[in-house]
Amino acid sequence: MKKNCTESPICSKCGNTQSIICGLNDTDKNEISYRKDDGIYKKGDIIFKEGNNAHNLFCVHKGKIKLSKLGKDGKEQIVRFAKSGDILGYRSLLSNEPYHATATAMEESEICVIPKEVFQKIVEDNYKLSLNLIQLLSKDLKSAEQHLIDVAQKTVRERISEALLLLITSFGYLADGKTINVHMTRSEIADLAGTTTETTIRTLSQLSHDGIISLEGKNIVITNHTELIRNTNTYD
Amino acid sequence: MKKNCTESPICSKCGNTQSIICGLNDTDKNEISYRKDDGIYKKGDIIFKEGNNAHNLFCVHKGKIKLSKLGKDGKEQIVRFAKSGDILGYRSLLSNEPYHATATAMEESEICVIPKEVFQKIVEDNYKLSLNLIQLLSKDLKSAEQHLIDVAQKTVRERISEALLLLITSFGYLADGKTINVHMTRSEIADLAGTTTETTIRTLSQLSHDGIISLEGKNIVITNHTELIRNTNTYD
DNA sequence: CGTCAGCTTGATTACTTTCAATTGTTGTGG
DNA sequence: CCACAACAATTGAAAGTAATCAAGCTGACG
Repeated sequence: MKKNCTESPICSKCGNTQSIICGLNDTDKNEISYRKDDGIYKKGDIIFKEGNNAHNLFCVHKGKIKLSKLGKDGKEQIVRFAKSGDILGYRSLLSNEPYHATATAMEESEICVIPKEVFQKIVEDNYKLSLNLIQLLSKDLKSAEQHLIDVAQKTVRERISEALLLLITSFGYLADGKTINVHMTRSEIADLAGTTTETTIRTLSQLSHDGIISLEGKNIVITNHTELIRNTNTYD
Repeated sequence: MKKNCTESPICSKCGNTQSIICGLNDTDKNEISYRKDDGIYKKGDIIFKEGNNAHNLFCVHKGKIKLSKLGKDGKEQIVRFAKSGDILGYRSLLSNEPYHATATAMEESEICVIPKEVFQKIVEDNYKLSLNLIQLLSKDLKSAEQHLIDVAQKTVRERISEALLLLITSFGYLADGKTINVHMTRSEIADLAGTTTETTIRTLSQLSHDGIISLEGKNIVITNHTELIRNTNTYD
């Protein structure tokens, strides 16, 4: 399932300006291109597992990934998502710790695999990159803390509304501009909102009944975005 | 409430080896010593407020600080603690954002105040420091994600047990080796565990009845640490 | 000695989970 | 293409958990 990367240096497809790796000099880019592998992961494939030793940096080329941790009684909690242009595993590599979460492909995904030592050497050589990493970490931390409050204090309806909005900001809409561009099972939405499958189903159908969303097969269509936001009971 | 710092360069008291700022060269240390102020904050004083523009780095010299965010309906959620040797506000300074939380002194505290531009200049000049910051951020993020799972999936009894353990790791014990070295109101413990004051009281007295803790005035004494851990229902 | 904040207890209410049962969907091998 | 197995979605009813509301209590302090 691996082939050499034929792309131009450093995943040109991976959102050129987005990716944190952009801004490297040519030597480093070539080093990465030379050393990396491309992996194709099918839906449901595990990219890395919580607790395993971290040997690689993953650069998402295409696809959707969920990051989850195991909680009480083995219940899954989705902590965040990654998509094209995002990098995974950098935190574990930087702090020399095992992967802190499990990464699972939500659909067929192309992911470049960059060996630990290559990444580490480049971070050491690139002061600018380390500043980018700091910004990235700050952002992740900020949203983790916000997520904490959401889960801690909100009702299920509020959390599910919040989860839908997170899906929108993470993956956007289809061409119609109102259908969320991702397929998740009810159970996965539950793992994101921190509730049960049954309650998720009931709440979604309630939101649908209230004209805020519309459930069309596997798709969730946002019919009243303003009201959805109001439902999260957040005042930023 | 401010006086010039008379201490040796860079808060020698602030846990010499602990503080992230250690390892700087003498020039930078002197720059900081010269530019910083010392502040004394009384119990309940606010050091900085969520949403305000970040102008300073705070280096805790002595005392205990709680970091909290406002949630739904203005309910407070404690996100973490800081104590002697910890630094506050660095994330906002690095990412040029407002303070993401409110810092409140839990008891009389001495805190050095280092202006933004001094900190920024030093970070720019010190590659090693930026790596330290990355590690710090990684650690914070890790615990934030763990906290998320705890709050999302655990019962109140488990969360309160968890909260007590966090107090122990944050502040330690008194000399007797079993009394938690911090005074918090029931309502603050509730804000930490993400529940209400009444439920906190009931749960604490239940834990006390079960012989796991003992409530002695304002103090909480851990009488059965093993059982307290078992109560968190965590398996690391 | 009164007051106020923090602490406690009880009763009621509301929200979610859990359990159980059914239906719908999808992918696979014959 | 059908039948079957496995997974996903749905619905109802019962049980549990924690929040809310209301009312005393307690102790520190001016």
